[in-house]
Amino acid sequence: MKKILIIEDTYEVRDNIVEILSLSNYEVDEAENGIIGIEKAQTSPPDLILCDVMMPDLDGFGVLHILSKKPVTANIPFIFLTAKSEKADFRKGMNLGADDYITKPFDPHELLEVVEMRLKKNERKAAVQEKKGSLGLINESKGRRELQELIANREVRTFRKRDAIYKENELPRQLYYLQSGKVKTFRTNDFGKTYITHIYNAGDFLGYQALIKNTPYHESAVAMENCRVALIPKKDFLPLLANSRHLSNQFIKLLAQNIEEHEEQLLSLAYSSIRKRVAQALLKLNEQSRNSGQANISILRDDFASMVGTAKESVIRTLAEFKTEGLIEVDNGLITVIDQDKLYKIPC
Amino acid sequence: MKKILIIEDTYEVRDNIVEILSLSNYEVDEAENGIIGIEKAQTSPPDLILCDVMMPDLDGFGVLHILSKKPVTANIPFIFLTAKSEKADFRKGMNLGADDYITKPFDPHELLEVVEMRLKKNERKAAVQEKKGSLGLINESKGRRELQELIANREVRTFRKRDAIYKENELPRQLYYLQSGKVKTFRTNDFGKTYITHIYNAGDFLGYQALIKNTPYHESAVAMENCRVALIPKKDFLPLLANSRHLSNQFIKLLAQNIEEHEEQLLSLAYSSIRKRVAQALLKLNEQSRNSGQANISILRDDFASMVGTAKESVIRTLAEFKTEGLIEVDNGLITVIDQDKLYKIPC
DNA sequence: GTAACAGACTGATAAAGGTCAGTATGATTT
DNA sequence: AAATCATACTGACCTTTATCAGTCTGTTAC
Repeated sequence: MKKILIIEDTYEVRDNIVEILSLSNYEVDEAENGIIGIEKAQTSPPDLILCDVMMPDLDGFGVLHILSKKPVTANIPFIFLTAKSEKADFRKGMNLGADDYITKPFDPHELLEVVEMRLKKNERKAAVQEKKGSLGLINESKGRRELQELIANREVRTFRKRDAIYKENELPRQLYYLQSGKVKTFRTNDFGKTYITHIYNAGDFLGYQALIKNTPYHESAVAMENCRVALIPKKDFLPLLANSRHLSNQFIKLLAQNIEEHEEQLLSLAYSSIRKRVAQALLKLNEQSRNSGQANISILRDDFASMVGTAKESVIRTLAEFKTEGLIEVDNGLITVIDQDKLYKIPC
Repeated sequence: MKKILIIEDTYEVRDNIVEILSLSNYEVDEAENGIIGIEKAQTSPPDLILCDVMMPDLDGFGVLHILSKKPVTANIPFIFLTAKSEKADFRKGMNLGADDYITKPFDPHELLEVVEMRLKKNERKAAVQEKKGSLGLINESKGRRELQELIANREVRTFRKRDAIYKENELPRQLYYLQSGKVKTFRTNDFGKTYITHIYNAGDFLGYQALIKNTPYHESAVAMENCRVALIPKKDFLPLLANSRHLSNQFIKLLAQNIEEHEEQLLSLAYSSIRKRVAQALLKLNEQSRNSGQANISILRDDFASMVGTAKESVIRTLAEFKTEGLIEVDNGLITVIDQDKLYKIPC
């Protein structure tokens, strides 16, 4: 039974669609806004998503943009619902990678046809990729399905701000899938200084590195805000990783991406001024905030310093500079990026 | 037909063994010292290695130590030949991971029996691992065989010191396997400063990262000395990687190891003094030199600085300090580490 | 309602290390 | 054989940034 997620803020429309799809024997999940939609998609990924374009706070484009960045949700067929058949909207959506477009009002028949077609097409796509078997293009649909099965029906644990999820030197017992919230992983040197190696957001996996190498953690993971985390036991994950080409390809890509990012950081840490590094960190944090539907950046100055690899005071001073230069605004500790472009262009 | 590599410096013994094994229908390869033995093992990996313990320059323990560090040669059954049945030698060899021990003189029968037994045992091991299928313990023998097949009979190209193997922004066309020599990969920032992300030695693969992600190189690779490099075309590597669990597991481990190292570097780059970073780099370089059978470190000060992420002058000054403190010796640019322990313990 | 605390921020100071300019020496080219 | 170049190394100077000490403000605990 295929599961379909509907993201739509007006109750009537949503209810109407639910009825149509339920009658046709689909399992239906609903969300009344973009943020909840993303959360539901990441917590229990559907086979297809129907999403309204115009919504308050986070619109449909934002939802698509965010979901297409996480491996678990990246390849779910995505169909936009739109009130008027605006050509510009249509293009924008399709360019973002939407699979189809339905204009309201629609008749039930039309809706069902489009949904069925997209589901079928996605299956065909998986079958074709199955044959091809070249990495990179390989079988993302099938890999995605395996990822989805991996995270389905797991024990979910909640962590509160500042709770440790795992600690350095512990042995890994499970893979973690972050359903909501924010987690930092960091290393500590002999003198107690800390460097944040990663900030994870909803939809990310964490702890796979030690699990794969079967060694103790070399880093600690701590919740930066309240989190919901699905636990995937080692004994479920490792055999699947070893036996599934699709899953291992997904993780190979994840690892390669990590290396890429770390090498970039190394270069920057070696030769960029603090000004530059703070600017880069701001851009990264801003991106991550927007990807969680937040307009401004909320981070402890201590954590910021550990990301940049410097002293807290230096970060604060640099932020003050940026503020007077009009690149950012700071309100009660919350940072809002004003001039992305200038931040990006900071030299040295 | 199984291939056996004999590493033994006295001609008579070597010739004797070659004859015995050839008559029993083994393909035999021979090396008259440790260095050549390593090179041959890495260039065309055998199914089993017979290695003398006492040899000039690089003894049998050294050979085993080095070969067990590279994925291609790590799981080849390794048998020591020793003149006297010294108990201490026996223990040392077995602790290093040798599979068996033969004391000279031996009779042909004994030799053949041991060789056959080890070959059989290794096949059984592969079969057992095949069933188990858990990552980490999985099927290293089979993965190794696939690695060996991957590098067998490839076009080999030679690069001279300072030749570029690939450059930033080029599209990857093949995987490189370094048969001999030393290669650095580095990134360059907008202001022309360079950070060395990796130094590769004989037995290492390079360029897999961009290949896996199917993106242009983000780094350049340049020969640090004359090199022999086997080329594995993309079209051979990628499908195999996508389809072989064993191979992809090998590369997953390689990638995870890389991340581990880079995160360590990030922490150090962020908070360690140049003194500390230079000391760490020295230890790393020393390790790599010893793994190639060289007693001292040969590296351009510019390259050293790019490894440490600092100015050349600062590196030189720090080296001068270490010299006066008796931690290293410098002779005509060549660095010899004297006091590993003190270097390791340098604070901050 | 007050005490204790955590977090953001500021000022003064010192040290680390980058930059520039230059010397010495051995290798390579002409 | 002279000229050019590459590389290792030194000295003087100045910028960046770490450190320490302290203020201010909002939050939490009792």
